[in-house]
Amino acid sequence: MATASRALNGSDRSVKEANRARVLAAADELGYSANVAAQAVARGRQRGVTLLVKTMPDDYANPMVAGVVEAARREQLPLNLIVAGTDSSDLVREVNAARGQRAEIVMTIGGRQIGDRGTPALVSALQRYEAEGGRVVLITQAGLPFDTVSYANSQGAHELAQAMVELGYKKFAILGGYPNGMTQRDRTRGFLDGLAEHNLTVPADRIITGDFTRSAAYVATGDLVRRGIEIDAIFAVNDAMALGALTFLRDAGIPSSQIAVAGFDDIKALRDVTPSLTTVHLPWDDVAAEALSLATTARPDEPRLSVVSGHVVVRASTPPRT
Amino acid sequence: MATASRALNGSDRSVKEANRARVLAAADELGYSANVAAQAVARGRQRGVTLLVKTMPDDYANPMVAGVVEAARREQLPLNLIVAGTDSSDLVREVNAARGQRAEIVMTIGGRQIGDRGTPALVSALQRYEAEGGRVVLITQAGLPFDTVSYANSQGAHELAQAMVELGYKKFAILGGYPNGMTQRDRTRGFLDGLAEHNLTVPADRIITGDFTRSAAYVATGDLVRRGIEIDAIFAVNDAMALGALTFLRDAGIPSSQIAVAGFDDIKALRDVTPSLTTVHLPWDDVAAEALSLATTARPDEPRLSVVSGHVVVRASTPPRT
DNA sequence: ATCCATAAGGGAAGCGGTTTCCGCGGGTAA
DNA sequence: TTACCCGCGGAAACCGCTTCCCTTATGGAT
Repeated sequence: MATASRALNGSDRSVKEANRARVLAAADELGYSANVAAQAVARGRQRGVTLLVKTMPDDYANPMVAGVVEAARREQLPLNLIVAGTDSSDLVREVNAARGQRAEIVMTIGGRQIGDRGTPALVSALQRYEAEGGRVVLITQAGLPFDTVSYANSQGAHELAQAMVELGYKKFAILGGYPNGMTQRDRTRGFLDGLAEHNLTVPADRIITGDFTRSAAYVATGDLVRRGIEIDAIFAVNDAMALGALTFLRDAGIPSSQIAVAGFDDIKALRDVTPSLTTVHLPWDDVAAEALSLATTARPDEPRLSVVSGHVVVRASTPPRT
Repeated sequence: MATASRALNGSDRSVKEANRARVLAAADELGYSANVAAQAVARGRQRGVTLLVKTMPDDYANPMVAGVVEAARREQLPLNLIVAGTDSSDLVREVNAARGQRAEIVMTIGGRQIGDRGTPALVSALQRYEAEGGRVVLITQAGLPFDTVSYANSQGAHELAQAMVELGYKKFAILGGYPNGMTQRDRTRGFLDGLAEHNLTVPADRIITGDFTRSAAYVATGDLVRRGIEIDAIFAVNDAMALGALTFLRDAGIPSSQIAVAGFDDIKALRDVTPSLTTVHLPWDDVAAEALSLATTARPDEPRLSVVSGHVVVRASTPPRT
């Protein structure tokens, strides 16, 4: 048995070639496939990365997830995608499950909420997992004591604001997503800061918070228009919401020259909409690759933070304002 | 240990309430979380469904995947998404891995290729897995000896063809996807059959096969137009391709009144494009729910086949032809 | 010819659980 | 009282591997 075990997987002990061949032949003949669970028990660890996401979209793909999947493929790391649920307690549950699985690497994607009461529980679950030898990498906002890759939300939004002001826009509304979402808040703030540099502000009643979805944005834009609020541009904190806004405006027959729309993320689907959407491009594949590289290098004493920055892409949805 | 084990998970043996409470309290204090791998070894089976997909899209979400994820959540079944790769040998590898995992249910999404040399290997891997007590459900074309849910590709395309003829279209091109893909072939055939009932045909040079992607469709449509082929409508075998075609036509300034486009699937993202796309709606959530229900009911002697049918949705991309 | 390092095989002890089986105590029926 | 059954705790076997450790064989250096 010992020899067979050594022959069938990369052990550091060598097996005489003849025996290895015999083992392999027998395994093949018997259709043997290792019981991974038993391996995990014996080894005390399950190879691969467990990717925890909150939801599985049914409309637009999440480019980060796609990026991580692809990066893991390249590294030949088994990838195990778990859709946890939106609550932070769901996340805790899944982290514990991963701990029970003795997973090698746990990676989470998804923003945190400000003042989420579940955060301490999540942190301690992750710390416990780490204490038992796991590696954790967060793709989200900085601030938790783990290796993190995040992206320049506030800077990107800031630059977008600049760009839009230069295009001649003055009266903005903001579709801000969940009021407590950190990503949304950073983007909103960055945008407001960018405007502030040009002495522009956005009245509170034009900063709409709520659901973080395309449909919610559609409805919210409708409200905005119906309330007769005078605006010349809408900034949505992500592309999915921007598309919702765009579609509402189109359905209502309002052209971009009257109300422009800009988003954030530069998801692939933007290629297929009209007008093409102005947005902040983020290099999602880099984010994913960076996350994996953090995960596969030795853990440093201090948690590392890697920030990936984006850049503004001006397209047809924000024509120059004459 | 025995008592603890019985207290911590649903065993059929009862534990005195006082002891159960003590066990739970201790577990809580110690931050105990069961080693799932060890459980899998001891029980000989790992609860939950392993969902095998070929790829993870980075543009439009796969509604089937979203549906299965959601359905599994509802059933409280742990769901484990594995992105295998496009080759059928990749699928075999992952089936064997699932076998090694002693996974309870394996579900695969994704079309088969006609005459794929890997199919026998896949079938035997799945059979072996089933022989060891696993349940397999395929979401794909019928024809393999396993419980299968498939959707009415050919019927839907047939009806779409009817509808388009009624709208006044006569000269079609077809973006047919992979030449050997069964889904694509069924849809193409169904469409041609529908046309045939009205004595219409599509010359071979207007049935374009190739990549199954949005980008490939964009390029292919360009070729079609450049070759100066006279058509009044394009049928793409899925929505992603249809969107590629649509976007090309828009970029080229060709309106729907000149060349119409129809797709297949009715993915959510269609809401956000202009013109809105005519397509065949498929109830993806039903497909997913059906698959899960096949998986969780006792296995019958004969493999079951459940066919979900769709219906045509006419939208702006195929205006009535005057 | 002797010694020692090294390669390689194999027995057996885990890994962390589950489950069978045995035994004990107490309640119920005769 | 006595016999029997049932509920429940705990010892130990077992799940399918990995790996430690012991042993033997081999070959080069002295």
